[in-house]
Amino acid sequence: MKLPGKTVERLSEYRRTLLECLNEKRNFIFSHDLAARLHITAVQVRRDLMLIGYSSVLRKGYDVRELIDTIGKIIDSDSSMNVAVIGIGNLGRAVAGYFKGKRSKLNLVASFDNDPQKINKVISGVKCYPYNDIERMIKELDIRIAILTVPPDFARELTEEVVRYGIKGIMNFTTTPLNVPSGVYLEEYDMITSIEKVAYFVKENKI
Amino acid sequence: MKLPGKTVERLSEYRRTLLECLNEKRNFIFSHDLAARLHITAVQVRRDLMLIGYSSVLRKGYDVRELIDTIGKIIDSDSSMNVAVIGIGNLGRAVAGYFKGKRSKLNLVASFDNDPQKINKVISGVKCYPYNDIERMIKELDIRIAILTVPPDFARELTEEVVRYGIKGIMNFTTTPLNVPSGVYLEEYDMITSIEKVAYFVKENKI
DNA sequence: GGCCCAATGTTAATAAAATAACAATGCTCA
DNA sequence: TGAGCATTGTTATTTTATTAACATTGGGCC
Repeated sequence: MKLPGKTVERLSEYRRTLLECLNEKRNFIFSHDLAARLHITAVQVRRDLMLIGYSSVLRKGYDVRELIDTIGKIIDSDSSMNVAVIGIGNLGRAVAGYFKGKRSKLNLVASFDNDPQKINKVISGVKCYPYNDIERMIKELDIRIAILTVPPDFARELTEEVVRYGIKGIMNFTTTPLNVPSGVYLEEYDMITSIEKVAYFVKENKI
Repeated sequence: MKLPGKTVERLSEYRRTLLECLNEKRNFIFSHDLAARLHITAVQVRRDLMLIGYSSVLRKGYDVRELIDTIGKIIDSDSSMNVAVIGIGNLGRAVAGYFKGKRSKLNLVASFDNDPQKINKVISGVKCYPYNDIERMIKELDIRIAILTVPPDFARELTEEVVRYGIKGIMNFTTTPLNVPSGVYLEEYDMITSIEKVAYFVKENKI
């Protein structure tokens, strides 16, 4: 099945919202209700769910638990997938924090940094290794995904390295644009760009 | 002028890349060269620049300095715009760090948090005030944009507050979806969603 | 000067995403 | 039971974004 990127993003959001519903002991939810929580339209929700072939048996909305499982079957891998954070500064710690207590198929299993203060310590719930150990640890822990939160100047070099050692997906949070060989999936996000975008639209609103 | 959101994002990226060119003493750059640095196509670059009405006088590529200025005229506001970070945990500090040393029309002028350890201290280059001071400081410092990096449970409440006090743009980095009245621009970004997307495409690539 | 050519600016075509329209389903309640 | 209705699943339309096509420009070089 080939899902649009935007749909994949929303599925992740649906699942998180549905997990919140479970906490609230809500076992069924209407498409318009789920949509409202995410500030999108009900049509969009239904369309996305159509794409993954889910359909509610009842007309009492979607079975929350069932839908969570269905989404999991689509976006999770069968077995769990191991992740590492490269660069455990403020941003790296923030990202690592998100993994704590989340039940997910994504396991954060290591972080890397070259600061002697950090090496071999457990930071934000994950052990930090020096860059020298990257090759060994990627192989030893079967790490598939790298989250890059290093200073911009190290980004390219480290990317080449982790790709060479078998990383198949990179989430790049640095301001350095990267390129990766085909077969490796790259997602990039730049905070400053988003913030400048906000500034632009604030300005255009004329205030 | 009404620019597509994606174009605005890219303009921000063009500018940063162009500033790097200046550092390298490169005063002219071809569209395909600029494109290559950002891993997009030259057509896209030219099209974006067309939309902002920029055209190179020479056929030796774009005048880097001139283009930086032109982009600035489009995406920056005339006077500088003040920004605050709300919640100065790991993520808040990471964001604050990006503002340091950046010459931009966006000024980070305050942060807010309720941790007594942080209040009234300068953290990541910006003074931290307690939540109680939000109203006063927004008005006193003429803060227009709020960057939300608080725990999810506080997000909604704080948003209502800052909107009431005159914030016109919100960058939401929490996992809580927000809604804002019209006239306020909201941009949301969720790291976990992006990372799950990476995991999905890694899985689909079949490895 | 005038031909060549690389690079641009613009219009046209395609692809992707969001929205709208609507038929079908099955629950509710008289 | 069956009409009414809320909600769904799906197809069609519109909007937005990207890519392709191409005419134009003006400098380099003989």
